[in-house]
Amino acid sequence: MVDKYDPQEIERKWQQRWAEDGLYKVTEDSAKPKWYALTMFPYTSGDLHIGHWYAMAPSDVHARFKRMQGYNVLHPMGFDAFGLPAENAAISRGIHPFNWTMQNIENMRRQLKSIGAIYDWSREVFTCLPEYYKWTQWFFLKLYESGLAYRGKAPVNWCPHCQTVLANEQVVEGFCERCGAAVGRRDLEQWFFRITKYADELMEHNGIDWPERIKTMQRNWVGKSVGTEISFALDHPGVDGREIRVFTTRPDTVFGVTFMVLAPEHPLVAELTSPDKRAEVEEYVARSQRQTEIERLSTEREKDGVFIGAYVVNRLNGERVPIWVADYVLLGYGTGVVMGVPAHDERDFAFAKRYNLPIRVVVAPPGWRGEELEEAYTEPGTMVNSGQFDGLPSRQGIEAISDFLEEKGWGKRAVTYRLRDWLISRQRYWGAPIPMIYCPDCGIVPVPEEDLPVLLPEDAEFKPTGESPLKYHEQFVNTTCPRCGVPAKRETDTMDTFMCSSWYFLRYASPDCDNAPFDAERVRYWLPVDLYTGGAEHAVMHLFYARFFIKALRDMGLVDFDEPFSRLFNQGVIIVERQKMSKSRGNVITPDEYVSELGADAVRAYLMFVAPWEQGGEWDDSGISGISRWFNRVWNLVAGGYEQKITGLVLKRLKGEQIDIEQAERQLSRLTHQTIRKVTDDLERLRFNTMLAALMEFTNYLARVKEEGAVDVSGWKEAIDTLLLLLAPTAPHLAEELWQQTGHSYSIHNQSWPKWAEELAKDEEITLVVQVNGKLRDRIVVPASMTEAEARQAALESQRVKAYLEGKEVINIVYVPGRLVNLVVR
RNA sequence: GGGGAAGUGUCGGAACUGGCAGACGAGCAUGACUUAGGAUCAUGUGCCGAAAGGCGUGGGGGUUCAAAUCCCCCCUUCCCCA
Repeated sequence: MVDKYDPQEIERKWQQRWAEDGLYKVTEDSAKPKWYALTMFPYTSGDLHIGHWYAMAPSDVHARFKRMQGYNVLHPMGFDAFGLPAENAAISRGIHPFNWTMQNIENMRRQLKSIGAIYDWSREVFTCLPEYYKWTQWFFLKLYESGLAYRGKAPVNWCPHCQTVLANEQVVEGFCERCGAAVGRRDLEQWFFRITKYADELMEHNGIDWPERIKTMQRNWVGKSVGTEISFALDHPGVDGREIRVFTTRPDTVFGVTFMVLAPEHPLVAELTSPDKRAEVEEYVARSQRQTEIERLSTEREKDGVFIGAYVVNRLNGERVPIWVADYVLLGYGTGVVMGVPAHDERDFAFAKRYNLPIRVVVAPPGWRGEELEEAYTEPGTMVNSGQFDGLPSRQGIEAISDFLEEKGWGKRAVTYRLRDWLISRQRYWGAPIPMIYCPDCGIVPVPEEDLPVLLPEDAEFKPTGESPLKYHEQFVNTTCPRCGVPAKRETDTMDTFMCSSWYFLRYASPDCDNAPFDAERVRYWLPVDLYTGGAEHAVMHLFYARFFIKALRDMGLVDFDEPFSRLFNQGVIIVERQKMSKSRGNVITPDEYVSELGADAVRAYLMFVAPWEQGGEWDDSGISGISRWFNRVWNLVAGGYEQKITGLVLKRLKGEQIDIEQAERQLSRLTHQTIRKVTDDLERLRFNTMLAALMEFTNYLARVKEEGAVDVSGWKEAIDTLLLLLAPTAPHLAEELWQQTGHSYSIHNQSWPKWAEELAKDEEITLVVQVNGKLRDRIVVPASMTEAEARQAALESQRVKAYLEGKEVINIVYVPGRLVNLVVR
């Protein structure tokens, strides 16, 4: 008897061999079509859990499949290595972010290697190394030169106790995570990327195969609305402006305006508030600054606000309209002012009800007789109470009023976006320093390219408050102006880590390039990414920023494609005990123990088997043994050998049954080819679970054949070779071992993917289903070549069916070729 | 509140373009072998029924010769957005 299947042994052996031979080393090869398969690189959190495997194992299987199909496959791996947790570790445990990160990478790389993937480790990329962030900084300079980077004011979360800026995730229900103080807002000068310049193009996903869901989310993120900007007359002592401009998509409702709402941050609030309202308004504004945007916009919460004691005039009807301040209006959207039309907007309706403001119907619902509305009517209707526009359908009213406003110079058609420019400044240490210098004479001066990288100082001092050490690092901050040479100060903000991940996929093409971020030639060979896979949580931010980045680079002439990722696929989430895995819940499953016990091959296969990849599923210990058993069966099937030498057409007696050898061989060959077809098709479509089911069925069939000893050794060999080749992407170690044991030469992973012959895969016999009035009554095995007339005949002659036809008249016969006959009787 | 996805045995799931519901696996049950193992093999396993047969894909209605699949209404869960 041969040895037992010992995954630990063979996985160690082959991983070592593959590494020694550089089996998965990738070079550009113009003789082969290229395939760039990319899995989102992990953040250096410290441990690889089963969720990471769920992202990486199936994508590796697909990449291996493409490789066997003859593609030159690039399937790289690296680490997203900048970010806040490293800094928190520095503060709480006194370990430097660099060391913390590198230790985590060591551990994660070891775990990643146990997957047995085809990663070419010589192309590994870490975003936190100077060789990498030098180019992140270089891109910043290019964006600055192109006018896509600029400085502007933006609010940050500010903890008054720690005297520091907090990231959104450090603010827990309005309070500082560290000290518990109430978090306020504070305006800071910060750096932005002008992503809004590409708003329209980013809404389009031309020529790329992405899930509809993600495309919709990105379009909503851009949030384009087409409407009209309307001017309301302002006459206020001490205020220079003579108007307040409001953006609306519903100019047809302008006669229904009964109040005006300013965002609490709006500069006019302070100027317009009357003395008797000042205290109340100031308190309200202060309170609203402690709320997050999500809270402010929640429809659950009651809308509240304060009248500021000032008015504007609605030019269309000359009415005086009171101005309120309310936090359901955001400064960043539109003009930061909303015209309150309670009759035709739900939020305005709720607001008006609460403060007893008039609700005037100007778009009549069908059949409206002047009664009061129970709720806001937001649908189109007929215009009323709108002066000269009365009687118009409101859709036409939108155009008519817009025309009228433009004619009078009281407004103009406009487009606004929900999308705001990308704020990339972070008041943090552990990120790529923004390469800018502030000179007292020259102003803002970019660091010259040849001075890059601007290195993060190693001897940083981490304060318990979380304040950035860069601000107090004299050697870092103090420099000279590259233009005029006088003493100057460096920018101390670092870049958002999404900046690092916006171009890492370019770096993999030529990670060793040291005179440019990438080698243009090699990028032209590999990019764009053919298949990008990762979690749907990156549907907007990362994927959106990366697309912006590529479009900006394209316009600079640095790349020659429009979209970075040709096909996108989002895998689902692995849950444990019906909950998402998380450190705080303490339900994180680490693959290591399963790998050492059952083998990486089994873990890979099990993750793919539980559910369709896009769906995700529950990690359940008991299920994985099914995969282990299957691998054991494969092992016993193959490693046990097969010796039958059968020639010619003979009948073999086994268990008293006669087996027609020729037929058995034909059937085996048919199933072999059908399995190739099924597995290939499933892999193309990333349907790993059904692929495995097909392979299991094939295995079970082979076990029966072996027991019966019903085929010749040559037929058997073809079937076994095929099984191993089809199994190679999923269980690379097991397949390699058995490939060697069956006398083939190393390596199975350099073999071609098997091809099926349609002729051999064709069924000889089919099961014809016979229905009477749509109910299943009989199944008859018939030759696949049967004609319609023969099938009808066979159906009518079936003994079981005849009983149901007794005394009935057949009025119709439906025939579905190769499937069924339905007899319709009365 | 808006948008999206989903709901199928005890469990994970399968079912091409409307055509045999429950593939494959887990679990469970019975048996075999035994160098006792979380091993391997065999058989069974949607529900009701002794059987014939009937019922059955969240609930209700519809279209169709035929619906898990298409349409309408409702319920539930999850995700995203506001």
